[in-house]
Amino acid sequence: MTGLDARTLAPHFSRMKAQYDDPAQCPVRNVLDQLADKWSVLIVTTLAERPHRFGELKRAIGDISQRMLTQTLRELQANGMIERTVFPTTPPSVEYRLSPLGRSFLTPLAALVEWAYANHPAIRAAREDFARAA
Amino acid sequence: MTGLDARTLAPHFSRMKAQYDDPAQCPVRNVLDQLADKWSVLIVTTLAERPHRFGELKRAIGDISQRMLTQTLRELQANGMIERTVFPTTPPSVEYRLSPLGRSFLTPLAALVEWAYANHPAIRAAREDFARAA
DNA sequence: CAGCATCCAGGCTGATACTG
DNA sequence: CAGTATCAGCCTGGATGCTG
Repeated sequence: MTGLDARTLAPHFSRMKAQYDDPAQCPVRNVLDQLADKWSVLIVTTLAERPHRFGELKRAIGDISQRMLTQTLRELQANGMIERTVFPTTPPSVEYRLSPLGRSFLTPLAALVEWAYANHPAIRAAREDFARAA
Repeated sequence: MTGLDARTLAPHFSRMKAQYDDPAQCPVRNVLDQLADKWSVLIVTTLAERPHRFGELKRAIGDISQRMLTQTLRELQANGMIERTVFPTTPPSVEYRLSPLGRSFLTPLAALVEWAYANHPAIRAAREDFARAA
């Protein structure tokens, strides 16, 4: 039902664990760090729709501070997930769009999103049971 | 090449964004919070192998503090990802194992891990380019 | 418009000490 | 063995003010 069992996945997880002691070198840790940041995910999913300008992104996300938006955009850019294009108009205009790498990331991200929606009821139920037991 | 394009994924992402303003209710945010925590991932992947006792887990992971191990185990348990069994022996022994829900999570997690390994070179290259440009 | 610099409060986390 | 309790430091992240 899960498609893959623990045995099938073991090699991946072992590799991951083997390298976790050097976080900077661990691919999984890098991806996780990116995912860990809720702003990154929100930005990536917003850009999945279409390219956005700085102000557009800020309005689209709503409650992100300017500081966090700038900072997260730089990280995503540094990791090659998004491309930044400056149009030398007056006033200046900057467009952000997903790079091919960033678009390829949408696939595993979608798997996660689907799992989350499919299992959210189970998680909520588990929380209530746990709270009752405590 | 990615299997899914932005258009296909749009519905999921819109739903996600529609709910992000109430973090406690957003399924994706919940899953992300879990992933964000490196200890959670390490524990889940360790338990993917086989059930472990408390001390076993601590040794297997290595650099996790007792505090963080206990705390993260409680969270995972509260979310229904793992099952905790106490054997009333002397001295006491406690076993942790993945629940069916936890095992089902291995699938999307594996997708993420695979993407991470496949694209790590590209990410590293992007970082170097970015550093050079700056 | 698109950003940078600064300041500051709060939460996360590790270290340490103690218990059934 | 498998935890709980307490405390102190760090770093994240928001708010604010300023610039090309």
